[in-house]
Amino acid sequence: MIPNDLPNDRYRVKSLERALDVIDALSKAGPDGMSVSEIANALKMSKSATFSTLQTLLSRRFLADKGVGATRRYRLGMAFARLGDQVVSETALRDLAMPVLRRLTAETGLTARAAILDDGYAISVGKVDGPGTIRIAQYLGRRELPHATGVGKAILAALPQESVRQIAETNGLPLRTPNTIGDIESLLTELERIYERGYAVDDEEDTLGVLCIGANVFEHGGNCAGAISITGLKQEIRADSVAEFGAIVRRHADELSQELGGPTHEETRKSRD
Amino acid sequence: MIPNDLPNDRYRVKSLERALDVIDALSKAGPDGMSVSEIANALKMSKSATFSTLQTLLSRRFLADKGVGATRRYRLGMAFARLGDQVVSETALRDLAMPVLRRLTAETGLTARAAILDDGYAISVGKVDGPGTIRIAQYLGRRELPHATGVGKAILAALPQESVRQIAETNGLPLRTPNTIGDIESLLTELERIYERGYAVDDEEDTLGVLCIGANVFEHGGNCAGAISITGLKQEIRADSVAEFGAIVRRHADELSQELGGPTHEETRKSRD
DNA sequence: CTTCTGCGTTCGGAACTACCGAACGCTATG
DNA sequence: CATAGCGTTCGGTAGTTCCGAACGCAGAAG
Repeated sequence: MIPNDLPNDRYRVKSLERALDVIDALSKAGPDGMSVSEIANALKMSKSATFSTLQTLLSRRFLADKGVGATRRYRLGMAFARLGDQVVSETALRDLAMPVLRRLTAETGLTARAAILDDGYAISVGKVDGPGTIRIAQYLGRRELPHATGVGKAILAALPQESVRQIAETNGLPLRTPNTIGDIESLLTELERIYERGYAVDDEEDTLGVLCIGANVFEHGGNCAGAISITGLKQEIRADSVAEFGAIVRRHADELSQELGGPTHEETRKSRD
Repeated sequence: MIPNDLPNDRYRVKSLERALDVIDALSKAGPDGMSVSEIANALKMSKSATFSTLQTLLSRRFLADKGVGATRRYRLGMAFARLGDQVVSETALRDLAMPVLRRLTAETGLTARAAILDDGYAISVGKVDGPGTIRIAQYLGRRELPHATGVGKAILAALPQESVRQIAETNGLPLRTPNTIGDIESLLTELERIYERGYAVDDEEDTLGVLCIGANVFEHGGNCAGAISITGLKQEIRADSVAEFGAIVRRHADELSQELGGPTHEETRKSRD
C-alpha cells in the first residue's frame, strides 16, 4: 500500500504497523466508523488482535467508540484534532507566512494561503480569508492534488523533472475539471512556463469557477519550502489582471523567501545551469 | 500520565502504547523536535527500542525527520494534519451545526462557531466568519480552556459539579487575562448563573478585547453534545445588547438540540430535580 | 593533529508479549 | 424459541520486541 522507503524491515515494530493500518482504515471509513469484525476482515487480522489494538488506541483517546455490545463501532478520536492542529501550527513556513498572507489579502482583496508539499500532496498550513462574502472551502491540513492547484503547480515547478514524474506516477493525475492537466508531458511543459514567468495560474483546474495564482517560496539552501497563493472566483478576476496579480504574488513570495534566508525566484533562475 | 479508564490492562498492546508515548512526547516538544536519545531518556526506553518505534512511524509519514547522522531530529508528520482535519470534519455535531452557524452569523453579523468537549478541553469543530474585516484567530481542532471561553463555560454548565471539579483539577484554571475566573468556587457559581439564564458570556476572559456568547446543545438522551457561540470585538458589541444576543444564541442552540433529538434548555431545566 | 566524547545506528540473543483460535455471553432477528 | 452473528475473554505458543553492547562517525577538546 505504502512503498517502503527504508531498506531495513528489521527496525519496524509490526504491532505498531498494524495499529497504523487500523488508523488508516478508519480514516477511510465514514463518520459511522467500523466494527471490530469489519476492521479485522479488511486488514486480514484476527479479531482478538484487532480488539487489543483498538482498546489501546481507545484508552489514549486516539479513537472514540460509539454504542456498546453487539453494535459497538470505532472511529478516529479527537487526539488527532489536537495533534493535527499542532503540526500545522508548528510548520516553519507558517509563522513567517501569516503576516505576508495578510498583506497579500489586503492588497488584492482575495483569500490568501500558504502550503507545503508533503508525501506528494499540497497541504495548507495557513490562510487568510478575503473580505468577499463568498468563500471557498479550504481547510488547513487538507491534502490537495499538486497538479491541479496554484500552490501545487508552483511547488512542482521548483522540483526536478524526476521528482515530478515520480509524484505523478504515485498519485496519478486525476481530472478534477475539464481544465485539469491530465498527462505528464503537458504538465512538465506547463511547469517550465511557470518557472519562466515566476507564478502559476490554476484556471478552473481544481474547481469550476475558481481561479488561483501561486508562487513558490525558497528556504535557506535554495530548497523549495512551499508556496503562497491567492484564490478568488473567476468572475471577480479580470483576465487582463491575472499577470498583474501574478507579479504581486511573486513579489510577496520573494519577500517571504528572503525572510526564510532563501533566494528569490530571480536568483534561482540565474543560478540554474 | 493518562488515567486508565479500562480495568483490563491485558488487552493493551504495550509496544503501541510506547509509540503513543513517543507521539505525546513529540507533541509537547517544540517545532525542532527531539533526538532519539532525548526521547529514550524522557520515556525511560532503550535507545534501540525507541529507534525502531521512530522508524516505523517515520516510514508511514506519521513523523518527519530533519538532519542526518549525529544531528537527526524527529517531529510529528503531516499525516496528523490530514487525520486531524478529517476528524473535525466528520464530527456529528458539525454537519447539523453548520447551517445554524450560518444563520447565526447572518442574524448577528458576528463570527459563529461550534465546539465539543473532549478530554477536558473545548475543541472547535466548525465555524463561520462574520463579515467584519477584523477576525479572531480560531482554528478548527484547537484545544481551548473550557473555563475561559463562551463555548467552554456553556458546556461546563451542563455538567455535574463533580465533573467540573475533576476537569479543573486535571487542567488547572490558568489565568488567560485579568478577567479569567481562576478559582473553582467562583467558576461553579458562574456556571450556576449560566445554567439559569441559558447562555454564557466570556467577557475578555480568554483574550483581551474579545467578547463571546455561548449556549450549550443537547443530543438524544439529554447529554450535552457541545455548544455554539458568537464572537466579536468588545467594542462592536454594546453592553446592553449582550442579553439580546444571548437570547438569540440560546434560541439557535435549542433548534440545534431538537435537530439532534435532544431537549431544549428549558426542558432540561424543568427535568432537573 | 590527535584524542575523546557522544551521537545515531546496527546486531545477536534472551525474554516476553502479542497473536491465534476457540469459547462465552449477549442481542437481534427469523 | 432457535439461530446467527456480534463483541469480548482466555490459555498457550510462536514469533516478536527489547536489551545491552558494539560500530562508525562527527564535532569538541586538548
